[in-house]
Amino acid sequence: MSHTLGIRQAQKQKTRQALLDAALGLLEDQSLSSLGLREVTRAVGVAPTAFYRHFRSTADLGVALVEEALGSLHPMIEDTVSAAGDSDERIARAVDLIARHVETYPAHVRFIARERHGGVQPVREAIREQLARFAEEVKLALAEHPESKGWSDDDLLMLAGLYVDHMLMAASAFLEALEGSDQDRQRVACVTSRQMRLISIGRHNWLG
Amino acid sequence: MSHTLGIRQAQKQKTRQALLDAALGLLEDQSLSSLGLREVTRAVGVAPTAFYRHFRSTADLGVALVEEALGSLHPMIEDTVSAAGDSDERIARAVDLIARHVETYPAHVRFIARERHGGVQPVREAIREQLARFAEEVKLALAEHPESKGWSDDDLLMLAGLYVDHMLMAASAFLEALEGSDQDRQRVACVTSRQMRLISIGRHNWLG
DNA sequence: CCATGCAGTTAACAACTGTTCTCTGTAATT
DNA sequence: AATTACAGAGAACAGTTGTTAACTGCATGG
Repeated sequence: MSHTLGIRQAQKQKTRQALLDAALGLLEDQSLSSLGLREVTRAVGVAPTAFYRHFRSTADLGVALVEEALGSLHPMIEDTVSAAGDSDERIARAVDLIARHVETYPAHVRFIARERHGGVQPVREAIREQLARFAEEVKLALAEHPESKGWSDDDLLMLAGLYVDHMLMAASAFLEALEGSDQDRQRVACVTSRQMRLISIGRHNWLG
Repeated sequence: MSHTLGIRQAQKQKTRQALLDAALGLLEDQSLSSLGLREVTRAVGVAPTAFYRHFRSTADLGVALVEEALGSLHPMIEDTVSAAGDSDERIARAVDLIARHVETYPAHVRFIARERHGGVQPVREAIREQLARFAEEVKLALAEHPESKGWSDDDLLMLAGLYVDHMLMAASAFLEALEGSDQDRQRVACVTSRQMRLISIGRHNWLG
């Protein structure tokens, strides 16, 4: 039960991570379905056959990338939607968090936006599953709000889905604006905030 | 000024269309960035070199597909959003139109959803441009509504963008449900309707 | 301390890719 | 009727791809 990985396993995970990183880099201007196994190993500097020690195929690598890109995002989602303050404060906080995340992990965001409807079925399914988990978590957090009095579980999930979809839209918009001017990014933030505010207003008047 | 194309030009456009159709079929389970020129010509039954008579590259073909998939959609958008009736009627009509369109042109819808954030820059740009035109048209139609009294041009465009994005989301959801049961499709229709209603409610209380 | 396991290497395979050049048949032009 | 333009065919190019097999070196467990 040694929790310190042996030299052997450590080296393995290191090259595995190198393969993931290289793939993420190469996916900046192509889709996963055109990513070649040799292309990845060449970028890392290992033999093509070494790839099979870590992944069955590039699709398999894609699924692993989904985990890496979305798996660590749950706590952030959680405390964004369940934060204190009124709606406008929460929206401002959420938009800022999204913008910051896109700046920090642009390749991850690009990968998810690109492969969500991409040409590799297992990867699409993995993303769909993770986003469904997000929606479920957002639903639970929303249920804690006093504004959710009288809302059915189904309606809450519908609203949560709307939020999740829009979060991704906003992330993609920020990504497009990443290579633009500061003004571009600020305009995206402004539009996104107003759109979320409109949804929020719709929420408050849902059963009014 | 003969408006009847000569035999020569007619034959050319016929093979051109065959290339486009074959490509659209092949793109059912891959992305444009992995679509090979030879793959397309093989599916049509012409020599690989014939491809160059019609397109510079597969990216160029992709741009042509964007025109085909979105270019003919403007009138439908127009009369959906500017139709008579109250909000709920308009929403029901819009959702039904989207569902019907996805059933009629599933490959087109899949292509747009896939390549909107795909790996081929010129195609992404072409889609972005068309969607921006949609948003502008929706904005103009919304401005005609009496509910838009007091709305700024900027806010109307923000709302129009929200509608367009959500229309695409809905189309993609319908597409996923296409191979599912009737019940799946009906559930997508139901959720989409409620989400659009929520946005509509947000609209009516925007400056309240 | 030795035997085993296994990450990574090397070499080779048939198949595939985009692109260039040359050629052919025929519709369109003069 | 003769000439031109041009869609498409055919062959060849160097380079790429995924996958298999047999190998090497070294960390690990007995």
